Amino acid sequence: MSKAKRLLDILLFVSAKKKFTAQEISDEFNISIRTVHRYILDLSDMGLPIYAEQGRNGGYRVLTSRLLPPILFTEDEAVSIFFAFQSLLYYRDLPFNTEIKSASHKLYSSLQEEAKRKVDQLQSYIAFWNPKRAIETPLLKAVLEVAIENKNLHIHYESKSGTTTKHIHPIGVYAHDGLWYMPAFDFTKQKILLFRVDRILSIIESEENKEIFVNLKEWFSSTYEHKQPIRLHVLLSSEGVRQCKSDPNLEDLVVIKEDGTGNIDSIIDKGELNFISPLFYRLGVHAQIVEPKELINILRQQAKDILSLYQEND
Amino acid sequence: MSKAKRLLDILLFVSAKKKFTAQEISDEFNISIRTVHRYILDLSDMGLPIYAEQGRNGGYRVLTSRLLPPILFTEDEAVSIFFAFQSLLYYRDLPFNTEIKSASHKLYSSLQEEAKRKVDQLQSYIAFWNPKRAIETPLLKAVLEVAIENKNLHIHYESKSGTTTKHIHPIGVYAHDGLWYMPAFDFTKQKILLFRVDRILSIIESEENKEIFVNLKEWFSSTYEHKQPIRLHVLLSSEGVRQCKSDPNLEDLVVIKEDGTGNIDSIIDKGELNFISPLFYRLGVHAQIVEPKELINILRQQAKDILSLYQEND
DNA sequence: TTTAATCATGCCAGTAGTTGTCATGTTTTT
DNA sequence: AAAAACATGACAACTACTGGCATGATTAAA
Repeated sequence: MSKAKRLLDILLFVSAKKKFTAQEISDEFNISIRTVHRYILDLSDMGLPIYAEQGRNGGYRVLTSRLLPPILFTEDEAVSIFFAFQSLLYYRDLPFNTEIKSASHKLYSSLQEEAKRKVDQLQSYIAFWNPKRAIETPLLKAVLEVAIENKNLHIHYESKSGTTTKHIHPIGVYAHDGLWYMPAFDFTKQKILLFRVDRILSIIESEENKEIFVNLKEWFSSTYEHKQPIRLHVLLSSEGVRQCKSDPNLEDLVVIKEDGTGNIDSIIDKGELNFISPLFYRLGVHAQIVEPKELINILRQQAKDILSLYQEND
Repeated sequence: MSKAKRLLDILLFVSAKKKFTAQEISDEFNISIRTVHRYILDLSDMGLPIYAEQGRNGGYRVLTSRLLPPILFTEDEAVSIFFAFQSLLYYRDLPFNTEIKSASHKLYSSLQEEAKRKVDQLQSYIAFWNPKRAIETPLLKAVLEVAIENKNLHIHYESKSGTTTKHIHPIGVYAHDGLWYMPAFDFTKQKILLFRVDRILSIIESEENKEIFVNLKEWFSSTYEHKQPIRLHVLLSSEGVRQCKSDPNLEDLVVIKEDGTGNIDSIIDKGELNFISPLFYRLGVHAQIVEPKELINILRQQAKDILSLYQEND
């Protein structure tokens, strides 16, 4: 076997093992101890952060976490990785910030000048715009780790009504519109609630969980099932059509007529009403709601509140 | 110089050159032609897609695009790259889809079983939720490339008023809320307009541009300057405070008093009024607008429209 | 058709690199 | 003091690499 291949095998072996003696490597790979010492010198020259502890019970230690075998990326693949990193730039906190930085640095420094310029250019021609939050989410990584380890948590949480303590089992973590959310099973209320990770003040890890809960994907799909189906029937002007087409909740429901106007006639969940009512408020005369009455009442009540609030300012 | 290092140099040299003869390499690196042939055999064995063209004017050709020197990633760095890729999953179209897939595959296949499980787990515990659009954006990559090459474009665009033809210079491309947008200088209107990339029906590349326009970052910041400053003064209940704190446009403006209530008193751009009015509509009695009158009028007018639209349904 | 420019492959001897063994030190723990 | 580990040097045996030469095959140009 060639020296290069053997060195690679040893590199992977020792970076996984972290602590070892020359004798162990000698036995594992059937090479003399003298050669092991020579090899370790080579690895160290190649940049592997390895150091020796002298004396009895001594040995070698490797500092980095486990290494992958060397990978040959094409320039385009490297650019695509930078592109992906770019999409994360607009989050204030991320679970893998330090790793992203070091991976980024390794990639960038092995690019040729020309490719470096390409990457720099990419970053000035493309952006992932998110409202960049000033809100800190310091517990994000901790919470994600607990979720992956399937453990339960006691948290201090800042809710509408003040600070409360909760005993929960996290389902997962997701980002939406620049904020991090965590659906979790609340043992007191015996159901899954949605928490904002930045509002978690402190966590105490508790016991590991034996029960099996839904995972994040299942939770997503179940959340979007219709629990209280209700008929939504709306007539739209052509401007109303255009705006509804830009709304993720409604775009698939709009039926367009030949003259450009359109309508929505579909079954939606009652819980969505509060979510879509601001849109119909904004649309005003461009959307004539036929059903449900509940939605009309929400709009009317809100309109009355506004008018009474501002009538004396006239 | 060791064989491994020389092979690596040659690998980088030929993957950049794409077509070459054994003689060229022999001259470049001062090695015999016989050895060049042996080296190329080695590179081919290592998986480099290289093939020979026989006969006079023949030579070697390399198929992949330019390669980077081999990179040693730690397991955590690899995980962070997968994490970044995860954040792109919710876009229907991306400029680097094929490269992302191949990079992903290279990384995944060199992970150990344990790390593979970790990556799989990560994907079931974390998500970047975006309204997953059904809207195709087939011209995204083409448009981005034109922007990077600093060229002008003629486009067919589907706007409010129907299909139009425009002569533009793209500034850049950005994603927001699952859709792709392109600010571009419109030569007819002599100003920068914002286009939705999915509404571009076709493009014709035209001449390269000599003039220098703003870049994407500059455009972003200039767009958020105050062009028509106006005073926004609002009194908030504690619930009003809570909700404003969740709005990216307002969170930094809210001043909280000791009793939990608060207020906003700040200078904003007049153009933002239409954007923030739905929030104050939703807040209803939790937000008492003191200034500007324009905002109050928007709210009152809208409320009246709604009431008159639905009064007969009572 | 011939010739020149290529790749492809085998052989061999000389050179360069790698390995194992032995020897000698040093450091640290028992 | 002994044992267990790293550290390093010398040297001979072994292995791998290299260049040169020869031969063949394929293709394009003269």
